[in-house]
Amino acid sequence: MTSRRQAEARTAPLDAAAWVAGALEMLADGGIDAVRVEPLAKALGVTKGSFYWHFADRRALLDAMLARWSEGRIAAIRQQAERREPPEAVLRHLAALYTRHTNPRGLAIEIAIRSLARTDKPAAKAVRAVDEGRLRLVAALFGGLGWKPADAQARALLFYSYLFGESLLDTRAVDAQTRARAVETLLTPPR
Amino acid sequence: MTSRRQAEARTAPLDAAAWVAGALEMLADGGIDAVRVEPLAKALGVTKGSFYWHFADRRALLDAMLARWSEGRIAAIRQQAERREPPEAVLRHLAALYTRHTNPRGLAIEIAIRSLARTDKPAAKAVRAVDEGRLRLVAALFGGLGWKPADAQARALLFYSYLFGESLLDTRAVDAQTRARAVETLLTPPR
DNA sequence: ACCTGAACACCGTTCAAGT
DNA sequence: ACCTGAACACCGTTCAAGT
Repeated sequence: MTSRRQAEARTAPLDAAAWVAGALEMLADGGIDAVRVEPLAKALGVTKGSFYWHFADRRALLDAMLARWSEGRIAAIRQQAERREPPEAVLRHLAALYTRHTNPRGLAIEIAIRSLARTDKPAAKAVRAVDEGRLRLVAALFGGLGWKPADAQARALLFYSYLFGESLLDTRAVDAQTRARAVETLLTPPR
Repeated sequence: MTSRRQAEARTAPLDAAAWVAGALEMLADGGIDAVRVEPLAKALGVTKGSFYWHFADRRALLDAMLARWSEGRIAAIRQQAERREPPEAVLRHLAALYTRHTNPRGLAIEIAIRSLARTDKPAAKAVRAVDEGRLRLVAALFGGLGWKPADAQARALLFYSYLFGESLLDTRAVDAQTRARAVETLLTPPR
């Protein structure tokens, strides 16, 4: 909650990163609509005027937010790629990460940014970079499972789109057993 | 574009439905952030004050928008269910509807509403109703293809989540052949 | 280098008054 | 029954002035 942050006594002067972190907090809490300069300034304990020392305008804040988001997502992909485990284990790990809905904050940010990307070029560019990285990783993992390149591509698209789409459904619309069975279908080895 | 609407000479008095239609237009064009009372009033050719004769506040407009959206989606499901065609043909038709990205306006509205649903109870309720209806239909179609109930459930979740997730990816991140192959994987008949 | 304070424009909301 | 017009609060943006 931003109200907590508001109560904190500010000591050091703020830098751009602090504003971006606060903006992501508000994005997670209330969507793009909630990323507002004045409430953010209040949450950080300064006047809204000081915002314009760090950023040209609200748009520049959104761009900085997008940059930080895509960098973070791509770093996370790299981390998974470096795991020294069999590909099936990594895929199961990724599936669990999404389907267990263990990170609602990250998900809220992701969906808010994808909504933005519908009408916003810079957001669309950030989303595309992240999708390409994720698809490359997952395709490599399916390749490691024995699928031929074209099939590995298709399975990767299926796997990634599934996890992503499912994470946007209301959890209670589907029982856990069905979700588990869906993942198993995707992980059946090539004959 | 709303600017076109703005130019139109208004003749009959407005009703709530006209405001909701305009709001959905703005939602499609610019996301939830763009659904604003004053610009909407201007687009409809009236003063913003008159908005409050039809709705208690902006929130009430959003709720009416959500209601109209979920009713429309559920009516569309019913239409598909009434087709007198083999289940595989209906599934292929549904797949084409999504993967060909032929309805960007509907998609923009859908993603904006799902973003809202992250933090907004009424939006979450509307989304859930739509998902349940769609999953029920798709599960019935897979059942018609010869899958046992539990497998039909899992395939339905896979199919629907896939189409939905894929529609949120940047199209250019994946080639058409891979997308086609992914759908074929889902439609392989039970052995 | 970073922030304040005052100013102005835009939008949400209210409401008395108009037709 | 539906709309206008004026009022006020809130937020984006600017900028001169402060430390």
